[in-house]
Amino acid sequence: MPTSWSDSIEKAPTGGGTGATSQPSRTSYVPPHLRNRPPSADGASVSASHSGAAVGNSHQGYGGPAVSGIRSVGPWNDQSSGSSRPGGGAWNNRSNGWDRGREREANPFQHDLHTEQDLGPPENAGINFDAYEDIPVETSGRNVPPPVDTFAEIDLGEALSLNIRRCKYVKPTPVQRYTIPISMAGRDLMACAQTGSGKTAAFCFPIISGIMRNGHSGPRPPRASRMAFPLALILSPTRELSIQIHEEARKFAYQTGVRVVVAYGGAPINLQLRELERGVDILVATPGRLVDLLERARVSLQMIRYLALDEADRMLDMGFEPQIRRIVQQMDMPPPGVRQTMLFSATFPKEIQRLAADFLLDYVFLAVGRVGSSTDLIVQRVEYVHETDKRSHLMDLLHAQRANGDHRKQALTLVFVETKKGADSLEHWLCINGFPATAIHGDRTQQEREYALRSFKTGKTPILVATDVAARGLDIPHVAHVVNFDLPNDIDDYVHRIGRTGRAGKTGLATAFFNENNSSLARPLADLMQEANQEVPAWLSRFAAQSSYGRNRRGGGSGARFGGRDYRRDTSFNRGGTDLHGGGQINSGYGGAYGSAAATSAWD
DNA sequence: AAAAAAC
Repeated sequence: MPTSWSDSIEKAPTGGGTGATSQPSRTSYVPPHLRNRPPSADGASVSASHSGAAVGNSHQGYGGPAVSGIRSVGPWNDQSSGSSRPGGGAWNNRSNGWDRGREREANPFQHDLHTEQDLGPPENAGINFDAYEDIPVETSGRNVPPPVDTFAEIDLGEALSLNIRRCKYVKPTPVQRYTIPISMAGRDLMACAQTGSGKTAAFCFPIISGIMRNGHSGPRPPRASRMAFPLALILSPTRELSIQIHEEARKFAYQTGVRVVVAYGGAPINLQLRELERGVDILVATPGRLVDLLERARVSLQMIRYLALDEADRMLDMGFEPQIRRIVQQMDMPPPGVRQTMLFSATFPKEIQRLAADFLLDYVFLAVGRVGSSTDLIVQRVEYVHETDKRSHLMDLLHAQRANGDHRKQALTLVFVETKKGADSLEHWLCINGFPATAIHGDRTQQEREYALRSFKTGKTPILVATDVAARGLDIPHVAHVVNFDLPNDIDDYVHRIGRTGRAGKTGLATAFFNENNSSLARPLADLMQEANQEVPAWLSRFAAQSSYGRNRRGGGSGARFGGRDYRRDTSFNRGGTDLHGGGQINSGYGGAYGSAAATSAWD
C-alpha cells in the first residue's frame, strides 16, 4: 500500500468532487479558509468567518488586523458551517470546491518515491519508535495542556490527516505529542528537541491546521499592492534548512489550500517574488533575504499569526540576533500575545533563553530528551590524530568502510572541517585519491551547494566535506558515518554535527580526530561521551583533567538534565518577581542516561 | 577564529 500512494494521491482530488466546477480563472488571491468550500457555500462561509467565527476573541487592543482565536482553544469546536461530528465535519467538503491553484499543485510526495528507489526499499521511512519509548520529557509554565498519544486525538482536519498518513507517520514522536496540543491551544512555546525528532512536523501541523480553520480573521490585505501578507513565518539559519522545511511543509500542506513559499539568498529573487505574488500563507525564509523583501515592501508581516524560529539558539546568537530583532520587533509584525510564537532548538543556553523571552508571552517550556542517546544509536569514537596525519587517517577509515560495505559501495560519509578553504582542499584531495567527494560551504554558489547536497543524498558522491553550514537541522537519510575531521570548539556544535547520523531511530557512527588543538573540548567531550555510554579513551580523560579549569563544566552537575531547563525555574535568573512557572509540572520518565553536562552545554 | 546570512 505504500507504493500506491502516488496513485491514490493523484486520483484523490477528483474523488468525491462531482461539484468541482472550476472557478473562473485568474481570480486573485483567495484566503485559505475560503478555498475549500463548495461554491454554493462560499457566501455563507465568508460571512461566518467574518463574523468572528464565534471565537470568543478579544481583539486585544492591537491596532493591526484583528486576530481571533489565537489565545483560545475555542475555534476548534466552533465551526458554524460544519456538522457536529467530532472528527471535524467542517472540513468534509474540502475536496470539492476551489480548485484553481490546486490543479497545478505538484505532488510533493512524488519526488521522494524516486529518490527512495535509488536507495533501496523504503523500509527506513518508518521511524523506529522503540527508540522513542523512554524519552524523558519535561514541561514547565502555567497551565500546560496535556500531551496526546495519537494524531487522531486532535482534530487537525481531513486533508492534513491524509497527508500525515501519506508521510507514514503512524504515531506522534515525543516532541509532537507535547507540542501539538500546546500549540493548538494557542500557547507560545520554547522547545528543546533535537532535529530528527519530528520537530518540523510538530510546528507545521498546528500552523497548517490553524490556517485551514481560521483563514484570515482580519481584514483582507489591500489587493492592489504587490505586497504579500503571510500568516505564518518560519525562520531558519541556513538556506538548505529553509529549503528542507519548505519541502516538508509542502507535503503537510498538500491539497489543504494552504500555500507555502520559501525565500532565501543566493537564488534569483524574481522567482521568489513571483511565488509570493501568487499568494503565501506560510513563508519559510532565511533572515537576510526576508529583510531584503521587507525593505522592498514586497512582504508585510502585519498579518502574521504564527512565528516559528528553528534552531532558535543559533538565530539568537551574536551573528543573527540584530537581524532577528529587526524582523520580529522593528517591522510590522504583531506583538507577542497577538501572534503565536514557537522557538525550537536542540540546545538552549540560559542567556539565549533570556533573549528569547522578549519574543514570547506566557510561554510553555518543553524539553525532550535526545532521541538516540539512550539507545546508543550513535556510536561515538575519538581518535588521537596529529594535524599532519589527518588526511591519511581519513583515507584509512574510508578504505576500511568500503571494504566492509555492501557491494564495495561507499557508505554515505559526512566529513566536517573547520574552514571553507579546508573544505575545498580536502574535497580536491579526496577526489584525486579516488574517493568520490563533493563539498558544501558558504563560499560556494547556491547552485553548487544544492547540487552537492543532492549528489550526496543520492549517493552519486557518497562523501560530503562540509563546514558548519551543514551541521544543523539537515535531514539526510542514510548517513552512516560522521567524521569530525576538525572538531568544533563548542560542544553544542559537536552535538548538532553527529546528529546528522543515527536519525529516525537508525544507528550511526561518529568519529572525531582529536589533538592538542582541541584541548578545550576535551572535558565536555569526555563528559558527553560518558553520559551517552560511550567508551572514553584514557588519553582523552587525561586531557580533560588537564584542561579542566572548571570553565567548560556547565550546569554545575545536577541542573542540566536531558534537554535543557527552563531558566525561569532558576531563581537567580528570575529576579523579576512574577511567578512564571506556577503550574510547572515535571513529566518525566527520566531514566538516567542523560546526565548533567551531556548535551547541555547550553542550558545554563 | 570561523561559520552563517542580501544585493
